[in-house]
Amino acid sequence: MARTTRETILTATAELMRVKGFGAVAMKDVVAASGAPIGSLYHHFPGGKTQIAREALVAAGAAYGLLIPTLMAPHDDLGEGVEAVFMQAATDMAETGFANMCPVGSVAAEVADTVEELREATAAVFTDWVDGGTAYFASRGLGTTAAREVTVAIVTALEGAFLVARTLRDTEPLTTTGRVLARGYVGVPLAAAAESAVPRVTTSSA
Amino acid sequence: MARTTRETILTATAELMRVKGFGAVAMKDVVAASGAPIGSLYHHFPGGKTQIAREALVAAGAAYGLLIPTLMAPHDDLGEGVEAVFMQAATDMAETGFANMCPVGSVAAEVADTVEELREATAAVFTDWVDGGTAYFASRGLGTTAAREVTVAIVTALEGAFLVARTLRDTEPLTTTGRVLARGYVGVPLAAAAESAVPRVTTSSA
DNA sequence: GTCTATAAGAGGATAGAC
DNA sequence: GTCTATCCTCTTATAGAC
Repeated sequence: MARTTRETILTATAELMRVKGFGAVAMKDVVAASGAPIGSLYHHFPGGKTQIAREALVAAGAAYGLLIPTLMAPHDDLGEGVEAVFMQAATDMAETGFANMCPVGSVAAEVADTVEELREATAAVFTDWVDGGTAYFASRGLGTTAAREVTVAIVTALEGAFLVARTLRDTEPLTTTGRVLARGYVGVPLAAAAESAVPRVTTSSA
Repeated sequence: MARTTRETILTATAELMRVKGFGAVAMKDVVAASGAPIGSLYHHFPGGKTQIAREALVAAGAAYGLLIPTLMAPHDDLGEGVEAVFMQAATDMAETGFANMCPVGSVAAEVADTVEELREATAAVFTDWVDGGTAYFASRGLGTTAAREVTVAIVTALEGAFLVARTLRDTEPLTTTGRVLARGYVGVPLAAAAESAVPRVTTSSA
């Protein structure tokens, strides 16, 4: 894979963005990682760094969209399947030393309010993931509304759990989120709210 | 609030990071936003940009930790409370034009594999949120394990839903994730997996 | 403790030979 | 289509007067 110069540049950039995000990747890094000289980068991608990032995100996003259907396939209970998806994510993350798995989520967080072209690209990837998951769950008998809802929840919760797990270097956020998302908490009673239970603000007047 | 020069610098930096993240905020921006000259920044924070960001994140994180207990207080059913938290988040986000709400999550995504000092700072904030939420739910009658699990799930799902909502400029990820998280999906049956339902990879050979 | 001027380097992008 | 040399801007950080 990655035969042409173009493809080599894109896969090298996706890999760099997976680790360092968008802003922290320099064109110099792409030159070093891809082996292509700087002139070739601008020859193939006249839009510069932003265009390279955009195309790399779209290609990486398409590959990751297959993951949820693949992991759900062996299960015939939605709750079990959801939990299995998060468990697999936890295992993968621990095995790779809590490195980032996919560049889309972290780059999305970085560019949502700053680089409109890349916000649109990451938005398109999220939309494709939701549409693909919705079609998959619908094919397995869920109504369109339910299929879409569960897909949205899996995508958002997975992105958030990845972020917290990566930050804490701990799989608990993934395993726990998967379990809670599968089970839900409707009908669990809470005692009357106690004022004293609200934690105090720790002001940093150091 | 923010009387001293130190505090002015920290609040200005937190506000800048909320919008632009860490890397895209230049010291020049902090100078402009805080009114303090560059020399004062390095006088009060010898550790430079990273130290300023670290202290700003800790201070901002402490304030946001109060949000979950505050929003949960009126509810005596856990599922209802969870849904209310996400609904409130959706309302706030729409009212502010889908701007980022809190700098912690987006900066965490940016620095987790690159700036160890800030990874530790964001990890400490997440840990405080979970500990605070666990104590709160325990005070409302949940067992310690259940209290911790539901807090972890709320924090991770909320961060992920914020990210996707901000990227799509749409509240659906927040409202839907809240609803699904509250309800859960255990026991929902799935039909046999159909191979054809797996979406194809869209290669960007444009 | 406040502020200005400047150093030293890294950033993205381009021109133009081959 | 490949590759090198270079431009100009912007970055963080420091020195040192006040």
